[in-house]
Amino acid sequence: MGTKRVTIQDIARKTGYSKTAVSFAFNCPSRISEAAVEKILSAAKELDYIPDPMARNFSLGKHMALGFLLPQKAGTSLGNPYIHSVIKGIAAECQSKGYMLTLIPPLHSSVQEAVKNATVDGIITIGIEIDRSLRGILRRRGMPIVAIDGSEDDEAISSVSIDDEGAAEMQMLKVLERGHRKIAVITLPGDAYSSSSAKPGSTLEKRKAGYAKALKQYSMTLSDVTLLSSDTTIMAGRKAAESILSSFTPTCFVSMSDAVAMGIQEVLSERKMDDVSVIGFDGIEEEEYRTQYLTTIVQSGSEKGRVSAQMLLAMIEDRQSPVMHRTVEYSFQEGRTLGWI
Amino acid sequence: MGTKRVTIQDIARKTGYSKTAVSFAFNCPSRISEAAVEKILSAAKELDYIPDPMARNFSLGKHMALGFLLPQKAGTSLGNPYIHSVIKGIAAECQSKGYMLTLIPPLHSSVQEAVKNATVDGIITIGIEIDRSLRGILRRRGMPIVAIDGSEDDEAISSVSIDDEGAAEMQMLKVLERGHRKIAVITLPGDAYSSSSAKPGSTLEKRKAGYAKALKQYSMTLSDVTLLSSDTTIMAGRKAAESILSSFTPTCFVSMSDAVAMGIQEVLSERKMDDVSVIGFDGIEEEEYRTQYLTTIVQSGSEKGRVSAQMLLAMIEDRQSPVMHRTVEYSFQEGRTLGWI
DNA sequence: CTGTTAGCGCGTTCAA
DNA sequence: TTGAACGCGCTAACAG
Repeated sequence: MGTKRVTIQDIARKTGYSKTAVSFAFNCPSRISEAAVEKILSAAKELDYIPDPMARNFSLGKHMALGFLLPQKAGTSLGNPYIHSVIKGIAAECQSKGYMLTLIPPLHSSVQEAVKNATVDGIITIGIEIDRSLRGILRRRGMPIVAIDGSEDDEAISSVSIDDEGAAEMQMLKVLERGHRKIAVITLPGDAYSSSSAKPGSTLEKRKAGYAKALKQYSMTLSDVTLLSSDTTIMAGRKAAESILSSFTPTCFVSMSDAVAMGIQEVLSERKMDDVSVIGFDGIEEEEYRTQYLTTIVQSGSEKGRVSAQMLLAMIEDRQSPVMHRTVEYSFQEGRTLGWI
Repeated sequence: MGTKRVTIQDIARKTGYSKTAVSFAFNCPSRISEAAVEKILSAAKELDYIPDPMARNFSLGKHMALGFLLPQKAGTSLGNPYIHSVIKGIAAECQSKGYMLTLIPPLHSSVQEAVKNATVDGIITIGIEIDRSLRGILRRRGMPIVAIDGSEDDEAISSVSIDDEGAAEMQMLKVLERGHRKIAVITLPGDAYSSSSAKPGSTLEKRKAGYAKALKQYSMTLSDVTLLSSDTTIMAGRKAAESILSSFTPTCFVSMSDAVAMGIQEVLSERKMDDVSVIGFDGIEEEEYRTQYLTTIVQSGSEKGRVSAQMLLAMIEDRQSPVMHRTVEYSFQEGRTLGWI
């Protein structure tokens, strides 16, 4: 029952050696005699000694954990398959480097508070704008950060993204190539996963630029398509679809996220509108559910996760932090939801 | 640049008060004069002071984090939609209680090592057997644990599960009711998500008992169906399907997991064997991908997660740990993969 | 080379 | 309102 925790002191007392010797026996055996090491280790085993990881980390000034900042409330964030696959990538990298992965939900709805209290060595964000106040907190805590889908123009914060303009252009071209002209575009909200106004250089603006480029090749402009913004959940996608369909029937929905595309697809399916096409954006990983169903632009979430974790771990270990902006590949994935006119 | 972290000492020096006073100003303002509180807080703001959460936690002997032990390598665990929904439930509960959720991958392939080093206040496991050595580590660390899908007969470890026997009986009855008699059952591996031999009282055995009960009502026994065990991944499900189909063609596959059922469904779909039925087990949450597709027995993963997190938090806060075994509901979910004969 | 002493890190809290 | 001790492991500096 209430047996007190065994500490390094207990081992020291039991063996007659000092705390230092015990510590060395574990971390730097060559520093003391073999005989001493042996005695100490066997005593430790006998007493069932486990070094307290918190005390150890405190001493070393490390946590052995990366933090992933959930951009929305926990359920919503984790319900987003794109975010889910990002987490998979981060987790895989963490595992191989012996780190834990700590999911950080907003604390009392405040991301700032959450970051102030997070016991991690570094933070990965996704799709949120990192404002002055958050930057201040990170700086004061000396906490490195990598922003997935962050701005490539940011001079202070490293990012991992795709070529959003190119990817969006590809997406729209696929739609146009197949003859669609009555197009409804469901965009991301102003700030991808949180609420904020659209900024130049944002993912949203880059994608729009890509769409414009594609449309131009068909002598069209953004004003020839219907634009509607939506949160990135299946439910929000359903609402967006219903909203669009109440005023007109496009031949194709172009969505900036798969979650939304799923919601749209559900509505179309329920209304037996199988002739209306849908193309998504994000893609999901092999092991996920229902791989090949949705036609979409795949940006490997898990690769973004992996790459960002690698960058973050390098920043943590190297101490120096050259700000880098890396991109990962994207591709078109044929499914069953984008037809020809 | 290299401005050293601001500590409680700095505030004390700057204001002329003691560390103690500063600490009280933050945590227990009524202990000191209002004037002091005000001076201290304003000085703290001026110096941009953020209390170091690790030092704070170390002092308090808390972590403010729950740990979720990944039963397999990170990618595989997180790729399993059932596990994913469990994590969602845990995360939601953590968020509401101001805790973080730390995913703990096996360290150097060792769960024991991972648990030794985990900086969390308690641990939730899923589908793994908690052996003597692991119990020893948990005890020595004074770390409470809740085992999802753990044994209800365990006198030392609290668990959250469903009535596996009843659920399996329901699953098989649905199949039999619809006229299926040539049945292939794909079971869980011996230990749900790790490798170990089947034990009486295990999920596997309970489910088998449920199947037997259902079959008996149709004057059949387990030896009238084909049994094959498989890991709980989509890929393993594909392999299982191919293996079964190489020797005979059942009218229905009964799977103990949705991941496996998905793999089976993919193979059937590729081979245009649309007349062969599949029923899964686990179910997925609303916000997930492709909700209504697979016919399955739904055990709410997120509810298991929520309940287990609640139990764990109670154990952490109450200090006392009455071992409890709770069950959550299950239900049949009609999809499009279970036909009539 | 082996081992120890002493102090650190930082916020909390007991005794005064 | 405060000085000092505490939690626990790490490590610089030093002595034998």
